[in-house]
Amino acid sequence: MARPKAKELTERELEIMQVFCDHGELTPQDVRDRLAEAGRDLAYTTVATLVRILLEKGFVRQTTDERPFRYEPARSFDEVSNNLVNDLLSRVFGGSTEKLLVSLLDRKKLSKKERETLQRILDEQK
Amino acid sequence: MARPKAKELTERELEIMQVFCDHGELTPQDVRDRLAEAGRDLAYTTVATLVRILLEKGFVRQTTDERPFRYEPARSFDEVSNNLVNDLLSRVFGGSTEKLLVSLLDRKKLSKKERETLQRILDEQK
DNA sequence: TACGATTAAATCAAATTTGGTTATTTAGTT
DNA sequence: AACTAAATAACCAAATTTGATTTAATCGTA
Repeated sequence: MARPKAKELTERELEIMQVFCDHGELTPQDVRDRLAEAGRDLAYTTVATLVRILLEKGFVRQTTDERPFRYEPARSFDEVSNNLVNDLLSRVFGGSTEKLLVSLLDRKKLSKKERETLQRILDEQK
Repeated sequence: MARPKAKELTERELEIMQVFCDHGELTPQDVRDRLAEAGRDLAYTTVATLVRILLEKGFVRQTTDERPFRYEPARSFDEVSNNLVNDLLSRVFGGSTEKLLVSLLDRKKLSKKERETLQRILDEQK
């Protein structure tokens, strides 16, 4: 029986997507360098392959037809992260945002800044 | 080059762990039946294998030496879900709870009940 | 201008381990 | 012996990685 394809970005795909979201338009070589700086030392061909996969999945778009090809994000980081959060919500919390929120708030004392941020958002929703 | 091992419970492992957390002590056949009720119809051997994997990883413990073997959770659902949330936090939000909170709260208007729950927890942290 | 050499980048093919699944074999019980 | 449950072996696709090969671009020379 075949193993199901990941519904969301895999770990390595996400790392590369984050580089694009942080920097905008990049060549695969640029991406490779950024990853290396962040401690993930991959061969150029590895990165180029993963960028192509992201292209095929519609997460990045190609901006030039000349070499070196350049790519930029086709989806915002918000969209990407929201999908991943949704995935967690459905798998772990049965879709309940409240359960996740309670889980977050119950396990660690929030910093003053965090409490203020949360309070502000709560106030905005009244 | 090898495909890396999942850092946390895989999707199928999590489903089975959730059955144990919901019901307590179970045989693999029990688990299979519960999963089938929930729409995941797997062969007995599939479920038994995954239960064994959970045992080896320390998520369940065996409670009997006679057949049919019975198992119960060795970790709470809170612990399991916290690990998965931590994984998401580090992969997607650089470890920042605040970023996840903002992401959650920005995308959907909370119900009155949800706001009250959050407000209460906030107040308890002052 | 044309052609060959060189270099950089893209593409392709393959290797390896994992996750998911299940039939088959083994072991235990009646 | 028959039946049930556990353990094992095997299959398949996915994820990750990268070297080999191909392609494209550029440069130097005639």
